Amino acid sequence: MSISLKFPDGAERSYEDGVTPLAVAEGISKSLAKKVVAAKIDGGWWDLNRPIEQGGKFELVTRDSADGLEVLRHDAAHVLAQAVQELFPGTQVTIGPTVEDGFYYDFARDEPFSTDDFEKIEKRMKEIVDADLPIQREVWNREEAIAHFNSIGETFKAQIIDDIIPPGEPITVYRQGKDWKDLCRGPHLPSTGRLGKAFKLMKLAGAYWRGDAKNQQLQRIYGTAWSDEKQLEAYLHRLEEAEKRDHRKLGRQLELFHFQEEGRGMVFWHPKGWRLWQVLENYLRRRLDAAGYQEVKAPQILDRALWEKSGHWQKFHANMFTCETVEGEVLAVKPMNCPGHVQIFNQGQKSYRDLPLRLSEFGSCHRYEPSGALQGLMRVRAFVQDDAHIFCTEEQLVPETIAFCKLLRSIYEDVGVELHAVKLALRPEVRFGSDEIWDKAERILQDAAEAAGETLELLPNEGAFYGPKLEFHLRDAIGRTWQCGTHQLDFVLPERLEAEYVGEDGQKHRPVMFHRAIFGSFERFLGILIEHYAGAFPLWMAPVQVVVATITAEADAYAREAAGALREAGLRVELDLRNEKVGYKVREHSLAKVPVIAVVGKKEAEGRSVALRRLGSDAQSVVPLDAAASQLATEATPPDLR
RNA sequence: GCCGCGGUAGCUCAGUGGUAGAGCGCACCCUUGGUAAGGGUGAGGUCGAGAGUUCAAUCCUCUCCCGUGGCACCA
Repeated sequence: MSISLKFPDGAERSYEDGVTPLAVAEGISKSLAKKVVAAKIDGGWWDLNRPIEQGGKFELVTRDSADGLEVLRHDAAHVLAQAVQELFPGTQVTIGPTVEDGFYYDFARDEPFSTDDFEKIEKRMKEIVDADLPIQREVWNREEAIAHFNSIGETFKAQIIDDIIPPGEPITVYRQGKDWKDLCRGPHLPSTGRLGKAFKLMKLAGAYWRGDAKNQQLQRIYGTAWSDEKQLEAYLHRLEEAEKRDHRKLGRQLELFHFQEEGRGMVFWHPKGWRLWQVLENYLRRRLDAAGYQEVKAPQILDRALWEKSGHWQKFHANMFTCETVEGEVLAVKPMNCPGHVQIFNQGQKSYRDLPLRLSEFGSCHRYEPSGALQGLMRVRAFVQDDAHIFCTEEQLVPETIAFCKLLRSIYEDVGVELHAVKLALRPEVRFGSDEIWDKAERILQDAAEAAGETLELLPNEGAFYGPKLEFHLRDAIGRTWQCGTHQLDFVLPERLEAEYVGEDGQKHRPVMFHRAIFGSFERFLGILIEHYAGAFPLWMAPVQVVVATITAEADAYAREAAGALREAGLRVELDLRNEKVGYKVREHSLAKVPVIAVVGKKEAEGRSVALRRLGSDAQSVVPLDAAASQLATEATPPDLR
């Protein structure tokens, strides 16, 4: 019997039955055999040393490919687990998957690990690689496997077979060396030596078994692994560079904001940071005005009764800031703006002619976030949402969603950020509204977003209690993703808060409501922007756009005049008349990421010009003052006004 | 909230069982210098808070607070 393998280049070759992918690779070239880590047959993984059972589309996966890295990282996780179990007897293994740029393994052990243990563990891992232990795939009987893992005290593994692997699916166990075994779907390398040593343990964290805080907390060790040392070095270097753009660091360096103990999770915005905020708020306000929104302002504190009616009290009151008055009223600082906007909608009578009605608010919200959740500007307790609620008819749901997606994309393009992913969060376990309503809401939102051209990633169980939501995710400097924009469809709150309009038929109808935000929160969005630009904002956003710096005191009077002319042209200008050398001033303002330095000395004063120097370039261009003012003002025009 | 790691001058960080240092910044003086750091002098610290061990604690132990990396949570 022979089998026929179809290669990616279209070639088809036949092999003897039982040939291994490794043998196939060796038949092609020595160097390929060295680089290969696994194979794929008809898209399914196949171990290198596993005899091929049937022909099909065949692909050899090399260690430097994306798929190959997955295999290496998965093997690194196994080698980590073996090392840990050898060094710390009694430790139970649980799961060890790959993640972006690396892998982790969750261990159950009474004693805590410390990052001081990493050196020892890495050393043992390298010994396991040097030993080049053979890795063998074995298929086990389900009941025997459960009994085996229970008998050796690996109760988590037994539980995985029992609860997670669907009946009928083969139970595969990989034997690494003589005695060490792990339940695993594979694929794995033929031996540990092929892994190489381009890995490093990175961090230690607690993690709950099966992601549930009610379960036992395990100890998770994260690592990174690459195909060679050079890639590992490059990755570590990238991380270091990314840390330099941490918005918390830049916030201090650029004097944008600060935090202090007395206001955990609350931002003190400094003049430059607040200027940046204002620039973006003004920009966004113009865009919303143009898109048919009407801005409102609702009270900051409202009676508990309203939050009970909306349903927020039941679900979130532990996370709300509340107070009781001397007269015994219980009030809550608003954690979100929707009930307020519905009250505005409910005033007077609304007609179908008023719909869609888009009420927007730069709404200041407060939420008591768990202490461990706080993260610089990204997760705070006091924040401002660029919130809006769109009240509309069912027929308007699709066009409003399309309009929103377009508006969001246009705004993200203007401010220069790149969407990382668009996700659709579906019904959570605890929710209001019938299943029929949820079926309808999810279907409409998905269809509408797809009609808007969005490609969606589905997130089961992650919707709001009142409806499904589209989430627009951005990435920070070190690659973490954050939900910024959101577009949520809600059939529930209009009902609970009794919103109504009079239809064409003269009868009262219930509007449907969208909750939507483009930045999400100003705090988080500014955090993302700071990291995205590493503090070097485009001219229209920069808190200080131009610094006029003198060379000698002789030029002071002219420098004042020049700064005045630039301000007159609408630019944000600072004047630096200090008794310092021009090189010192250039260095300082460059580090402060000021986009334009206008140097003036005796020559410029006489010629009524300025010597412009752009951030990131050491070239200078001497331009007449009035030309510089009009040219820079044009350049500094926000994108929507150009 | 949970697990790991950390907290020394405004910032970045070094250091020690005998109560502390650097660079930058800041203040003052000299210097007016043409595009990424001119020179000098000086001020500035209950070494996160509290308790314990010790003749003696910034250093060792415990508790708490805060930060940080994850997990859980996120209307």
